[in-house]
Amino acid sequence: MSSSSGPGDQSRRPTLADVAARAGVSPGTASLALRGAAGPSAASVQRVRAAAADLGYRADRAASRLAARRTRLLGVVLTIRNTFHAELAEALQDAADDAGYQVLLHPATERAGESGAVDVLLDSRCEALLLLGTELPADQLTALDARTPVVLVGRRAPGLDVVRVDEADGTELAVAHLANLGHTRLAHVTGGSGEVAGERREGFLAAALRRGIGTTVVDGAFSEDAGAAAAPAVLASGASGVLAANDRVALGLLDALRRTGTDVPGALSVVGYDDSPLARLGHVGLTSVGQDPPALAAAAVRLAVERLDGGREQPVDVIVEPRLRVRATTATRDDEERGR
Amino acid sequence: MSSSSGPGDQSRRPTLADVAARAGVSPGTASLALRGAAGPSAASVQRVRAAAADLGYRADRAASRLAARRTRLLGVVLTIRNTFHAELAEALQDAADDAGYQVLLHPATERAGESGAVDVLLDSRCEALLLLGTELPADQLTALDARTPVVLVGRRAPGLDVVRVDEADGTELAVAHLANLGHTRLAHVTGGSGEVAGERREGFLAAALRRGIGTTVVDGAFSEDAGAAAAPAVLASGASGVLAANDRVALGLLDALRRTGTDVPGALSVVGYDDSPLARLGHVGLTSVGQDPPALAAAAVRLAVERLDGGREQPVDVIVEPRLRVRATTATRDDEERGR
DNA sequence: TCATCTAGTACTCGTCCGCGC
DNA sequence: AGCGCGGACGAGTACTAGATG
Repeated sequence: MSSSSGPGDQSRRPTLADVAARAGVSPGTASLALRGAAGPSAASVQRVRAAAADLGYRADRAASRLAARRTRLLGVVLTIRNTFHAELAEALQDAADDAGYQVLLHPATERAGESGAVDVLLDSRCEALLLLGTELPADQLTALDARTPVVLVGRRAPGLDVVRVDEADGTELAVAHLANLGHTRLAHVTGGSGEVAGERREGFLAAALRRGIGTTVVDGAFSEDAGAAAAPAVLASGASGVLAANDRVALGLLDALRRTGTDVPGALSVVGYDDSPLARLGHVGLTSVGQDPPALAAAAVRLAVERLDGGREQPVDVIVEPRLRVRATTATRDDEERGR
Repeated sequence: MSSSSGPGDQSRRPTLADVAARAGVSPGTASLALRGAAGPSAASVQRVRAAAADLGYRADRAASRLAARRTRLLGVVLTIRNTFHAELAEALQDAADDAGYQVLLHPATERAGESGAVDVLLDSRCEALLLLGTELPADQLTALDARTPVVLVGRRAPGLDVVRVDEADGTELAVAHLANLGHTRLAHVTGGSGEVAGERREGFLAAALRRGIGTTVVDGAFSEDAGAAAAPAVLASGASGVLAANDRVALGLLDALRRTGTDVPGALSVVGYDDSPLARLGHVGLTSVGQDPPALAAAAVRLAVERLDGGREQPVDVIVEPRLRVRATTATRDDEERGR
């Protein structure tokens, strides 16, 4: 371990002034040279760069932002245990980087909640806030947006910038996939009576109707148990393909089907929803409708930057296309009549 | 949306000077009052607080840290998709808060890697670095530690502060649990030939030996498929309890057992390892040995603070006790002879 | 005279410190 | 001693004026 002389041990950290002195230029020139900005001659840039390298100099980001009078910081509030948020966060990092911004992540914790995270981000002078799946009340969001641009990801709110995936597009994708595989009778296990579950059910029915596909809807809930409980009804429906309201429902369903000896995907194709890590498990290999984190992230950053640099005032609602991850639980319909 | 006048819209953001002027005190006094530091009279504190509230003033964290000559920032590098890291991060936030520090999270992304994250954290003048499951080479870690205190979580490196869970303790916990349930013959499905897998195997054997419990070791790998492949050997061993090398192995094993109609936990108790979200799935309910994120986080923060504020120089290796999450896959041994 | 380059100063926003009352 | 003020300071960036060719 080092024998440092105290917390931070900044006593010996080189500053811009040290670099400038060593290169024989003024701090202002050194600053420009290190940032690659126009002004300094090639010779100066050379000497400054060399001096910085010799000293191991790295600019203090906080000081830079303070002096620059803007931070180019995008604050992101996320539920960090949520793997979808995690993927989004990673994609946001890249998207922000491409736009010349940096991301500041702050999890909504049990203790401080979402508003605690927002406070930290605001106190860090983030120029915009990207809220992932926020549960903050609409009036708070509106008030927030009046001070600092807010972009919502995965949740709607009137008058605010939103990036999301349309449920109708997702169910359409799933039904189209099953239809292309030759299935002419489909079942849907719902996720209950909530808003999202309702949109998925309606989307499923509409997509099937457009194709003249016969449907059976089995009421359920967003849980494995509900999926398992729905198995008999699904089997009795005569459908050769099922869309589950989400991956958990699909997993419960698969589990129950396995117990009854139903061949998946031979006798029955199963599609999940959310493309959660569960779907990707080797022994599961669930075909699932998922969101597209890089696309969502790119759109979210774009909206924020438009407001910051482009001066846009009107809220925008961006709908990103979902994507279907085809894995092992779907296959072409067996030509044989399913005998059971 | 707001009709702000530009990026950041800092034109109208109140500063400490505004608060001080409104309260009729100097900025220095206002600063002390807002921080609750000793000095100002009760009356001054009142007026300053009121002025700050009126103006909606919130201190600029970056400016505060710059002026304070220390940041009290702990940098955390994590793999954000890793749910275990996510839990740790959340626990670290709380632990740091309790110690009067703030956490700055930065994911190791595909693009910039771990060292990119370290650079950002260092440029933000973090006073210590907490690396979760780092894969950085030992010499880089040592070099880093010479400038800024480094605490490793979940990975050992000579000469550095480390916080981790001992594999022997974890396997002991699992075997003790099964022994207490009356099991006298146990099987272990290994995770292959790696270091961690080896430690778990040895730990299992030692714990069983101490209790005079008969053992069977089935070679495997850290995958669902390996778990499924091990099922026949486990059944043939006559064991009434199994410890899988990790949850994925346990899941594959459970899957295969279900197909053979083996009753879990009636005929066979199964214990996993890692207490991953998989284990917690409703329809799985896997008993599993897990790490204790809050305990690891508390220890990691403690080590960092000891070096920063306590001046500790010698590296410390902290071993945190694992915890066993008992769920639905373990039960007392059936008194009947298992007939099959 | 006009680019090009550079130095110098003002400024960002708080905190620390010495000094007076 | 308790309280409060003014100013230096931290590490950079922006801007202006001037020097150079």
